[in-house]
Amino acid sequence: MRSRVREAFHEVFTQLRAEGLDLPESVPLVLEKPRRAELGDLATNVALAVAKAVGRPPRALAEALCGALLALPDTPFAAVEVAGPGFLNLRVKDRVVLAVLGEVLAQGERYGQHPPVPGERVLLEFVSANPTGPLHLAHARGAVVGDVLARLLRAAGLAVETEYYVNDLGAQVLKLAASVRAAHLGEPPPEGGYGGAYVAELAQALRASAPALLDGPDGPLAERCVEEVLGGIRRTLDRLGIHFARFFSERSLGDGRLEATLDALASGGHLEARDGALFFRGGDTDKDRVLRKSSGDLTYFASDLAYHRDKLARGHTRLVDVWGADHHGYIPRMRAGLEALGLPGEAFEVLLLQMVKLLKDGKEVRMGKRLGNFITVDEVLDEVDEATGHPGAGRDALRFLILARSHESPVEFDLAVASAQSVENPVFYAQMTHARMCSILHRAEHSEELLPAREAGVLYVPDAPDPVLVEKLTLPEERAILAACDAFPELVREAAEARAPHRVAFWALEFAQGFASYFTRMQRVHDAPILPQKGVREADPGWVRAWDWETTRARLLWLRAVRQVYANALALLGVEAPTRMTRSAEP
RNA sequence: GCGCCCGUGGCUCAAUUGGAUAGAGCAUCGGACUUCGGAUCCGAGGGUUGGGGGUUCGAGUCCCUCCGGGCGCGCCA
Repeated sequence: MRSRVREAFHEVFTQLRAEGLDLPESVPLVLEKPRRAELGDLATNVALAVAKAVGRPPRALAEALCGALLALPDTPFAAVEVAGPGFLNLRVKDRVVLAVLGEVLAQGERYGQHPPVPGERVLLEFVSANPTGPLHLAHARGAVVGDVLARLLRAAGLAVETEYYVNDLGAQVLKLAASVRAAHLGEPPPEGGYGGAYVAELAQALRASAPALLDGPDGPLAERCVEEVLGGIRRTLDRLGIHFARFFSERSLGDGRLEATLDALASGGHLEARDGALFFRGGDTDKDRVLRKSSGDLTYFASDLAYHRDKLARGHTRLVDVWGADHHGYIPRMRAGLEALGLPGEAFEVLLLQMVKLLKDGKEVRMGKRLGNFITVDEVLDEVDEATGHPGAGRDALRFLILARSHESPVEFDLAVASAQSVENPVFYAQMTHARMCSILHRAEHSEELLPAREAGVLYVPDAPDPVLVEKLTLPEERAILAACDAFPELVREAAEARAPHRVAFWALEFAQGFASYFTRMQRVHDAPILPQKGVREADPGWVRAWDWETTRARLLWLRAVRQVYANALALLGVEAPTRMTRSAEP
């Protein structure tokens, strides 16, 4: 529908240009849903947006557009009205709205995906948690937001690669090795070391598999520890449904790329030796930062800069990083560094994530590095899986509840809500909606009581829309839900551009709610259930002949399309779209 | 002290990047239903978008200022 409407506008734009109207080259045509359904199917503010450039009052411009749109030889509009200061309310012809059905069914799982955008190559880096311990809840947010952003950008047609940057170098990693060694010897962890249960487990595992490492030098032990911890992290990510294209080793930059980065900065005059250390000159944008400590070790900033330089050298045109909000001060530093290297600093962008709080039994579980009581992602997943009795429930709950918030807003993860098998739980509600859709289609195709109708050949789900059936879809609710389906591809593109994965979750919830509402109205208000129900069948022995099967087939077709779009949205969120909900044991 | 982010009905959050009368969900109140998947559906009340000033046809959104909160400002990562 929207593509047809856009076409019509562009025809009118060229027409008006030919008549001498000074319209800009590209006109921003924003199509939105009108506040109230009675106003029409779509609304736009183009007249207001371009009035200044054209040099005509918005209202007059809107009138001109209105007339021209309706006068088009094959106009898709049934009505166009000017409202307020110059808004256009558009009512689209039935057949154009209903064409959405055909588009959805023809494209199936690809509905909502955009054609490739040439030129852009995105490198999305996220999680990148130090391989010194298991992932905890704060990491999960970055993991989920990053993963869905990757799916979104791909759906929007961008080439995306995902990377996890592994800090397998430096003091932290050596501390891990020292901590494991201490645990092996039954000693307390060293100053600033790690003391979680996983350290003891790691020590024990190594005792069995590679005892020589525990008594050997730090280097090989550290390497092995990182390998083991990273293995655990990858298993956790796997449980979350997240798979990286690459785990990029910080240490691998030691093959010359690190030194080359420093040389490039030096030859550009951006370095300064002072107090036995090597500083990067921040210039106007940032204060001076240390690259090489007086101890001779390189800082994290040095290798991170080399890493980001490498990303660009590999041909990526856009670098998107997902960071915790506490790292925001780091952004100007990185950008200044890239620019000093002669690289485009504006290619680098960062999504900052706010905190995640964990609620257990209604109380906040305080977590902190100093407290050493981080709840791991695995523990959260286990708890929800166990409480619900469904493996995978934890993954879906964690993903959905994280995505049901803007990333720049703090989120609370309530174990009770996440585990609830009721509509109080947004995840459950979202998934049950899909199961309901499936259930009706399943009843139509398999239920015992409708067998006579199927045998008579009147009850089946058509494969493709045909004009006779489509005419049967006359309820405003059916039209409104199709309009929501029609908006989905644009939602994908806008959410991708805004780097706002949460919009997909909001869209899904609103869609689910609209479906529940309209669905109930179809039976209660319109007295128009899709399938003949018990009362009808019992009251009239000839119900198979009396029932309006064309309308039923039309609605089943409609439902198939609606379910397809909804399933595509859930797929984008990485949440399962179950065909049925297994009842829990409660009475 | 300097810098960044945030402040939206009682609560939790949106708001298509400057567009119409700021929207949902909980909660409260009223009504309907109790058969296609689970307390569902319809409606009502509730707001000076922290305060003030400015920019323009138009501001929750941009600028200034004050108040309140979070974070950062290390030869840590």
